[in-house]
Amino acid sequence: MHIETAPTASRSLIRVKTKSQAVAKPPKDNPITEHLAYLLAQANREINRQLEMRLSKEGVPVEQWRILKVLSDGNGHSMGELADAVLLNHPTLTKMVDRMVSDALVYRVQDPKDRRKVLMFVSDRGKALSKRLNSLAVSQEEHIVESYGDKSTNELKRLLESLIDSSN
Amino acid sequence: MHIETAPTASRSLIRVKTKSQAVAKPPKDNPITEHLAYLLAQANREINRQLEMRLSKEGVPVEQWRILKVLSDGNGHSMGELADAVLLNHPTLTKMVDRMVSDALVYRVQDPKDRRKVLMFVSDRGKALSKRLNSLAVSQEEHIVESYGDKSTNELKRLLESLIDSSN
DNA sequence: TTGAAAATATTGAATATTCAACAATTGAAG
DNA sequence: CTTCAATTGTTGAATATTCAATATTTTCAA
Repeated sequence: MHIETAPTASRSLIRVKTKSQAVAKPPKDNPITEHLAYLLAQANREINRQLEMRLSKEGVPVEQWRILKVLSDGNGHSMGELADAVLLNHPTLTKMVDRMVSDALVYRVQDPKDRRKVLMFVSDRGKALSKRLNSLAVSQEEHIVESYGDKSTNELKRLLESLIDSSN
Repeated sequence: MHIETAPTASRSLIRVKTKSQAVAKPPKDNPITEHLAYLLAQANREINRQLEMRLSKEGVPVEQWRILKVLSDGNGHSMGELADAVLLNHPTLTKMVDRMVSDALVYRVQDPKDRRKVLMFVSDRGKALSKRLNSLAVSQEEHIVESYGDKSTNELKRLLESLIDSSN
Protein backbone atom coordinates (compact mmCIF):
# COMPACT_ATOMS: atom_id res chain seq x y z
CA MET A 1 0.00 0.00 0.00
CA HIS A 2 1.39 3.35 -1.08
CA ILE A 3 1.26 6.16 1.48
CA GLU A 4 2.64 9.60 0.82
CA THR A 5 5.35 11.00 3.01
CA ALA A 6 4.07 13.68 5.32
CA PRO A 7 3.98 17.14 3.73
CA THR A 8 6.42 19.64 5.21
CA ALA A 9 5.08 22.41 7.37
CA SER A 10 6.14 25.06 4.88
CA ARG A 11 4.37 23.32 2.03
CA SER A 12 1.26 23.22 4.12
CA LEU A 13 1.54 26.92 4.77
CA ILE A 14 1.95 27.74 1.13
CA ARG A 15 -1.31 26.00 0.45
CA VAL A 16 -3.33 28.16 2.78
CA LYS A 17 -5.93 29.96 0.78
CA THR A 18 -7.49 33.30 1.46
CA LYS A 19 -11.22 32.80 1.59
CA SER A 20 -13.12 34.97 -0.82
CA GLN A 21 -15.39 37.36 0.99
CA ALA A 22 -18.83 36.19 2.07
CA VAL A 23 -21.28 36.24 -0.79
CA ALA A 24 -24.71 37.76 -0.65
CA LYS A 25 -26.54 34.62 -1.63
CA PRO A 26 -24.93 31.83 0.33
CA PRO A 27 -23.04 29.51 -1.98
CA LYS A 28 -24.90 26.65 -0.35
CA ASP A 29 -21.59 24.93 0.14
CA ASN A 30 -22.68 24.00 3.60
CA PRO A 31 -21.14 21.34 5.79
CA ILE A 32 -22.53 17.95 5.05
CA THR A 33 -24.19 17.84 8.43
CA GLU A 34 -26.70 20.39 7.19
CA HIS A 35 -27.91 18.34 4.27
CA LEU A 36 -31.28 16.70 4.73
CA ALA A 37 -30.07 13.53 3.04
CA TYR A 38 -27.19 13.28 5.49
CA LEU A 39 -29.26 13.96 8.57
CA LEU A 40 -31.75 11.32 7.52
CA ALA A 41 -28.99 8.80 6.96
CA GLN A 42 -27.40 9.59 10.29
CA ALA A 43 -30.61 9.44 12.27
CA ASN A 44 -31.68 6.27 10.52
CA ARG A 45 -28.35 4.65 11.19
CA GLU A 46 -28.46 5.50 14.85
CA ILE A 47 -32.04 4.44 15.50
CA ASN A 48 -31.69 1.34 13.38
CA ARG A 49 -28.61 0.34 15.34
CA GLN A 50 -30.42 0.66 18.62
CA LEU A 51 -33.31 -1.40 17.33
CA GLU A 52 -30.94 -4.00 15.95
CA MET A 53 -29.36 -4.34 19.38
CA ARG A 54 -32.71 -4.90 21.03
CA LEU A 55 -33.83 -7.44 18.46
CA SER A 56 -30.57 -9.31 18.72
CA LYS A 57 -31.99 -10.77 21.93
CA GLU A 58 -34.12 -12.87 19.61
CA GLY A 59 -31.36 -13.30 17.06
CA VAL A 60 -33.37 -11.62 14.34
CA PRO A 61 -32.42 -8.77 11.98
CA VAL A 62 -34.61 -5.71 11.71
CA GLU A 63 -35.81 -6.74 8.25
CA GLN A 64 -37.26 -9.96 9.59
CA TRP A 65 -39.16 -8.07 12.23
CA ARG A 66 -40.65 -5.94 9.46
CA ILE A 67 -41.61 -8.98 7.44
CA LEU A 68 -43.23 -10.73 10.38
CA LYS A 69 -45.04 -7.59 11.40
CA VAL A 70 -46.47 -7.00 7.94
CA LEU A 71 -47.55 -10.62 7.59
CA SER A 72 -49.07 -10.63 11.06
CA ASP A 73 -52.30 -9.24 9.69
CA GLY A 74 -52.92 -12.86 8.73
CA ASN A 75 -53.54 -12.05 5.10
CA GLY A 76 -51.38 -13.37 2.34
CA HIS A 77 -49.02 -10.83 0.83
CA SER A 78 -47.34 -11.27 -2.52
CA MET A 79 -43.58 -10.97 -2.68
CA GLY A 80 -43.84 -7.70 -4.58
CA GLU A 81 -46.19 -6.16 -2.07
CA LEU A 82 -44.04 -7.39 0.76
CA ALA A 83 -40.83 -6.09 -0.77
CA ASP A 84 -42.31 -2.61 -0.99
CA ALA A 85 -43.66 -2.77 2.54
CA VAL A 86 -40.43 -3.92 4.15
CA LEU A 87 -38.12 -1.70 2.12
CA LEU A 88 -36.18 -4.49 0.45
CA ASN A 89 -35.76 -5.14 -3.23
CA HIS A 90 -37.04 -8.35 -4.70
CA PRO A 91 -33.98 -10.58 -4.83
CA THR A 92 -32.95 -9.61 -1.32
CA LEU A 93 -36.41 -10.40 -0.03
CA THR A 94 -36.49 -13.75 -1.83
CA LYS A 95 -33.32 -14.83 -0.10
CA MET A 96 -34.36 -13.57 3.30
CA VAL A 97 -37.68 -15.35 2.95
CA ASP A 98 -35.79 -18.52 2.07
CA ARG A 99 -34.05 -18.32 5.41
CA MET A 100 -37.28 -17.61 7.25
CA VAL A 101 -38.96 -20.57 5.58
CA SER A 102 -36.08 -22.73 6.77
CA ASP A 103 -36.70 -21.40 10.24
CA ALA A 104 -40.41 -22.19 9.86
CA LEU A 105 -41.41 -18.59 10.52
CA VAL A 106 -43.26 -18.05 7.25
CA TYR A 107 -44.44 -20.11 4.31
CA ARG A 108 -45.22 -19.65 0.65
CA VAL A 109 -48.53 -20.34 -1.05
CA GLN A 110 -49.03 -19.99 -4.75
CA ASP A 111 -51.77 -17.46 -5.39
CA PRO A 112 -54.68 -19.37 -6.95
CA LYS A 113 -55.97 -16.18 -8.55
CA ASP A 114 -52.72 -15.36 -10.30
CA ARG A 115 -50.23 -18.14 -10.47
CA ARG A 116 -47.33 -15.85 -11.14
CA LYS A 117 -47.67 -14.65 -7.59
CA VAL A 118 -46.58 -16.21 -4.36
CA LEU A 119 -48.49 -15.33 -1.24
CA MET A 120 -46.54 -15.20 1.98
CA PHE A 121 -48.04 -16.20 5.30
CA VAL A 122 -46.73 -16.18 8.83
CA SER A 123 -46.69 -19.46 10.77
CA ASP A 124 -47.75 -19.83 14.37
CA ARG A 125 -44.13 -19.90 15.34
CA GLY A 126 -43.64 -16.70 13.36
CA LYS A 127 -46.59 -15.08 15.08
CA ALA A 128 -45.21 -15.91 18.50
CA LEU A 129 -41.83 -14.50 17.58
CA SER A 130 -43.46 -11.43 16.08
CA LYS A 131 -45.13 -10.67 19.39
CA ARG A 132 -41.88 -10.86 21.28
CA LEU A 133 -40.20 -8.67 18.68
CA ASN A 134 -42.97 -6.11 18.89
CA SER A 135 -42.44 -5.79 22.62
CA LEU A 136 -38.78 -5.12 22.02
CA ALA A 137 -39.50 -2.57 19.29
CA VAL A 138 -42.12 -0.79 21.35
CA SER A 139 -39.82 -0.59 24.33
CA GLN A 140 -37.15 0.90 22.13
CA GLU A 141 -39.50 3.59 20.94
CA GLU A 142 -40.58 4.27 24.52
CA HIS A 143 -36.94 4.67 25.40
CA ILE A 144 -36.51 7.22 22.64
CA VAL A 145 -39.59 9.11 23.77
CA GLU A 146 -38.15 9.28 27.27
CA SER A 147 -35.19 11.36 26.27
CA TYR A 148 -36.50 12.97 23.14
CA GLY A 149 -39.98 13.81 24.29
CA ASP A 150 -43.45 12.83 23.19
CA LYS A 151 -44.08 16.05 21.35
CA SER A 152 -40.90 15.96 19.30
CA THR A 153 -41.40 12.30 18.46
CA ASN A 154 -44.89 12.83 17.13
CA GLU A 155 -43.92 15.95 15.28
CA LEU A 156 -40.98 14.17 13.69
CA LYS A 157 -43.17 11.27 12.62
CA ARG A 158 -45.67 13.62 11.10
CA LEU A 159 -42.98 15.41 9.14
CA LEU A 160 -41.44 12.18 7.95
CA GLU A 161 -44.79 10.93 6.73
CA SER A 162 -45.41 14.08 4.80
CA LEU A 163 -41.92 14.06 3.33
CA ILE A 164 -42.52 10.55 2.10
CA ASP A 165 -45.88 11.56 0.66
CA SER A 166 -44.43 14.55 -1.11
CA SER A 167 -41.72 12.37 -2.65
CA ASN A 168 -44.13 10.30 -4.74
CA MET B 1 -38.69 -24.87 -4.02
CA HIS B 2 -41.56 -26.08 -1.90
CA ILE B 3 -44.76 -24.04 -2.10
CA GLU B 4 -47.91 -24.95 -0.20
CA THR B 5 -51.08 -25.67 -2.10
CA ALA B 6 -53.56 -22.86 -1.77
CA PRO B 7 -55.68 -23.07 1.37
CA THR B 8 -59.34 -23.81 0.72
CA ALA B 9 -61.85 -21.06 1.22
CA SER B 10 -63.49 -22.88 4.10
CA ARG B 11 -60.21 -23.31 5.94
CA SER B 12 -59.58 -19.62 5.54
CA LEU B 13 -62.96 -18.84 7.00
CA ILE B 14 -62.41 -21.07 10.00
CA ARG B 15 -59.34 -19.05 10.78
CA VAL B 16 -61.13 -15.73 11.01
CA LYS B 17 -60.71 -14.38 14.51
CA THR B 18 -63.02 -12.14 16.45
CA LYS B 19 -61.04 -9.11 17.51
CA SER B 20 -61.03 -8.50 21.24
CA GLN B 21 -62.63 -5.20 22.12
CA ALA B 22 -60.55 -2.06 22.06
CA VAL B 23 -58.44 -1.71 25.16
CA ALA B 24 -58.16 1.40 27.26
CA LYS B 25 -54.40 1.71 26.96
CA PRO B 26 -53.61 0.96 23.36
CA PRO B 27 -51.64 -2.28 23.06
CA LYS B 28 -49.18 -0.38 20.95
CA ASP B 29 -49.41 -3.08 18.32
CA ASN B 30 -49.50 -0.43 15.69
CA PRO B 31 -48.89 -0.93 12.02
CA ILE B 32 -45.25 -0.79 11.18
CA THR B 33 -45.76 2.46 9.29
CA GLU B 34 -46.25 4.22 12.62
CA HIS B 35 -42.92 3.21 14.06
CA LEU B 36 -40.31 5.92 14.11
CA ALA B 37 -37.60 3.46 13.08
CA TYR B 38 -39.62 2.45 10.05
CA LEU B 39 -40.46 5.99 8.99
CA LEU B 40 -36.82 6.97 9.22
CA ALA B 41 -35.78 3.98 7.15
CA GLN B 42 -38.42 4.71 4.54
CA ALA B 43 -37.65 8.41 4.27
CA ASN B 44 -33.94 7.75 4.17
CA ARG B 45 -34.35 5.14 1.46
CA GLU B 46 -36.43 7.45 -0.66
CA ILE B 47 -34.24 10.54 -0.34
CA ASN B 48 -31.07 8.54 -0.68
CA ARG B 49 -32.36 6.97 -3.87
CA GLN B 50 -33.10 10.36 -5.36
CA LEU B 51 -29.67 11.62 -4.46
CA GLU B 52 -28.07 8.47 -5.84
CA MET B 53 -29.81 9.08 -9.15
CA ARG B 54 -28.54 12.62 -9.34
CA LEU B 55 -25.00 11.69 -8.46
CA SER B 56 -25.01 8.86 -10.99
CA LYS B 57 -24.46 11.58 -13.56
CA GLU B 58 -20.90 11.65 -12.24
CA GLY B 59 -20.79 7.90 -11.69
CA VAL B 60 -20.20 8.28 -7.99
CA PRO B 61 -22.00 6.68 -5.05
CA VAL B 62 -23.42 8.80 -2.27
CA GLU B 63 -20.71 7.66 0.15
CA GLN B 64 -17.98 9.06 -2.09
CA TRP B 65 -19.71 12.39 -2.19
CA ARG B 66 -19.70 12.39 1.60
CA ILE B 67 -16.02 11.51 1.74
CA LEU B 68 -15.05 14.19 -0.75
CA LYS B 69 -17.20 16.74 1.00
CA VAL B 70 -15.70 16.06 4.40
CA LEU B 71 -12.17 16.13 3.04
CA SER B 72 -12.83 19.31 1.11
CA ASP B 73 -12.00 21.39 4.15
CA GLY B 74 -8.42 20.73 3.06
CA ASN B 75 -7.39 19.33 6.42
CA GLY B 76 -6.18 15.80 6.85
CA HIS B 77 -8.69 13.46 8.44
CA SER B 78 -7.78 10.14 9.96
CA MET B 79 -9.60 7.06 8.78
CA GLY B 80 -11.39 6.75 12.08
CA GLU B 81 -12.60 10.34 12.03
CA LEU B 82 -13.65 9.98 8.44
CA ALA B 83 -15.52 6.73 9.04
CA ASP B 84 -17.60 8.39 11.73
CA ALA B 85 -18.23 11.44 9.61
CA VAL B 86 -19.36 9.57 6.53
CA LEU B 87 -21.38 6.92 8.33
CA LEU B 88 -19.32 3.94 7.22
CA ASN B 89 -17.57 1.41 9.35
CA HIS B 90 -13.85 1.05 9.13
CA PRO B 91 -13.33 -1.86 6.75
CA THR B 92 -15.93 -0.54 4.35
CA LEU B 93 -14.27 2.86 4.34
CA THR B 94 -10.83 1.34 3.79
CA LYS B 95 -12.03 -0.43 0.67
CA MET B 96 -13.91 2.54 -0.68
CA VAL B 97 -10.87 4.74 -0.12
CA ASP B 98 -8.78 2.18 -1.99
CA ARG B 99 -11.01 2.69 -5.01
CA MET B 100 -10.88 6.45 -4.67
CA VAL B 101 -7.10 6.38 -4.46
CA SER B 102 -7.07 4.36 -7.67
CA ASP B 103 -9.24 7.05 -9.22
CA ALA B 104 -6.83 9.69 -7.92
CA LEU B 105 -9.54 11.48 -5.99
CA VAL B 106 -7.90 11.21 -2.57
CA TYR B 107 -4.57 10.17 -1.12
CA ARG B 108 -3.17 8.82 2.12
CA VAL B 109 -0.49 10.42 4.26
CA GLN B 110 0.91 8.79 7.35
CA ASP B 111 0.33 11.06 10.32
CA PRO B 112 3.78 12.21 11.52
CA LYS B 113 2.39 12.85 14.99
CA ASP B 114 0.98 9.36 15.44
CA ARG B 115 2.20 6.82 12.98
CA ARG B 116 -0.69 4.46 13.60
CA LYS B 117 -2.88 6.98 11.89
CA VAL B 118 -3.38 7.67 8.23
CA LEU B 119 -4.48 11.12 7.19
CA MET B 120 -6.70 11.37 4.17
CA PHE B 121 -6.52 14.31 1.77
CA VAL B 122 -8.49 15.23 -1.30
CA SER B 123 -6.62 15.74 -4.57
CA ASP B 124 -7.25 18.57 -7.01
CA ARG B 125 -9.16 16.17 -9.17
CA GLY B 126 -11.20 15.18 -6.12
CA LYS B 127 -11.88 18.82 -5.31
CA ALA B 128 -13.16 19.49 -8.80
CA LEU B 129 -15.41 16.47 -8.66
CA SER B 130 -16.60 17.45 -5.22
CA LYS B 131 -17.77 20.80 -6.53
CA ARG B 132 -19.78 19.19 -9.28
CA LEU B 133 -21.28 16.74 -6.83
CA ASN B 134 -22.22 19.53 -4.46
CA SER B 135 -24.17 21.25 -7.20
CA LEU B 136 -26.08 18.08 -7.83
CA ALA B 137 -26.76 17.53 -4.14
CA VAL B 138 -27.85 21.11 -3.61
CA SER B 139 -30.18 20.95 -6.56
CA GLN B 140 -31.71 17.80 -5.17
CA GLU B 141 -32.39 19.49 -1.87
CA GLU B 142 -33.86 22.47 -3.67
CA HIS B 143 -36.13 20.09 -5.52
CA ILE B 144 -37.30 18.62 -2.23
CA VAL B 145 -37.92 22.06 -0.81
CA GLU B 146 -40.05 22.90 -3.82
CA SER B 147 -42.66 20.29 -3.08
CA TYR B 148 -42.17 19.86 0.63
CA GLY B 149 -41.74 23.47 1.62
CA ASP B 150 -39.02 25.50 3.22
CA LYS B 151 -40.62 25.52 6.62
CA SER B 152 -41.13 21.78 6.81
CA THR B 153 -37.64 21.10 5.57
CA ASN B 154 -36.02 23.28 8.19
CA GLU B 155 -38.26 21.97 10.92
CA LEU B 156 -37.47 18.41 9.93
CA LYS B 157 -33.76 19.10 9.93
CA ARG B 158 -33.96 20.66 13.34
CA LEU B 159 -35.85 17.67 14.74
CA LEU B 160 -33.44 15.20 13.20
CA GLU B 161 -30.49 17.02 14.69
CA SER B 162 -32.02 16.99 18.11
CA LEU B 163 -32.96 13.31 17.79
CA ILE B 164 -29.37 12.51 16.96
CA ASP B 165 -28.16 14.59 19.89
CA SER B 166 -30.52 12.92 22.30
CA SER B 167 -29.35 9.49 21.12
CA ASN B 168 -25.82 9.90 22.43
C1' DT C 1 -57.26 -17.78 -30.60
C1' DT C 2 -52.66 -16.62 -31.01
C1' DG C 3 -48.54 -14.33 -30.24
C1' DA C 4 -46.08 -10.57 -28.27
C1' DA C 5 -45.49 -7.79 -24.27
C1' DA C 6 -45.90 -7.13 -19.38
C1' DA C 7 -45.83 -8.75 -14.68
C1' DT C 8 -44.02 -11.68 -11.09
C1' DA C 9 -40.65 -14.20 -8.69
C1' DT C 10 -36.31 -16.63 -8.59
C1' DT C 11 -31.45 -17.67 -9.74
C1' DG C 12 -26.45 -17.16 -10.29
C1' DA C 13 -22.64 -14.18 -10.97
C1' DA C 14 -20.64 -9.95 -9.66
C1' DT C 15 -20.12 -6.74 -6.16
C1' DA C 16 -20.21 -4.91 -1.52
C1' DT C 17 -20.26 -5.27 3.39
C1' DT C 18 -19.20 -7.23 7.75
C1' DC C 19 -16.77 -10.01 11.15
C1' DA C 20 -12.73 -11.67 13.21
C1' DA C 21 -7.94 -11.81 13.13
C1' DC C 22 -3.82 -9.36 12.43
C1' DA C 23 0.13 -5.86 12.33
C1' DA C 24 1.97 -1.66 13.77
C1' DT C 25 2.31 1.97 16.95
C1' DT C 26 1.47 4.33 21.15
C1' DG C 27 0.34 4.75 26.04
C1' DA C 28 0.86 3.54 30.65
C1' DA C 29 1.95 0.82 34.64
C1' DG C 30 5.38 -1.30 37.13
C1' DC D 1 13.37 0.94 30.52
C1' DT D 2 10.25 -2.90 29.70
C1' DT D 3 6.23 -5.04 29.02
C1' DC D 4 1.45 -5.30 28.46
C1' DA D 5 -2.77 -3.21 27.09
C1' DA D 6 -5.16 -0.02 24.03
C1' DT D 7 -5.59 2.32 19.62
C1' DT D 8 -5.55 2.51 14.69
C1' DG D 9 -5.98 0.72 10.25
C1' DT D 10 -5.94 -3.15 7.03
C1' DT D 11 -6.82 -7.86 5.34
C1' DG D 12 -9.20 -12.15 4.07
C1' DA D 13 -13.04 -15.11 4.69
C1' DA D 14 -17.81 -15.29 5.34
C1' DT D 15 -21.98 -13.18 4.44
C1' DA D 16 -25.26 -10.20 2.13
C1' DT D 17 -26.88 -7.45 -1.62
C1' DT D 18 -27.48 -6.18 -6.31
C1' DC D 19 -27.66 -6.68 -11.32
C1' DA D 20 -28.84 -9.13 -15.32
C1' DA D 21 -30.84 -13.03 -17.12
C1' DT D 22 -34.40 -16.52 -16.78
C1' DA D 23 -38.90 -19.04 -16.25
C1' DT D 24 -43.63 -18.80 -15.64
C1' DT D 25 -48.03 -16.82 -16.04
C1' DT D 26 -51.13 -13.31 -17.42
C1' DT D 27 -52.75 -9.54 -20.36
C1' DC D 28 -53.88 -7.54 -24.46
C1' DA D 29 -54.00 -6.52 -29.23
C1' DA D 30 -54.59 -8.23 -33.71
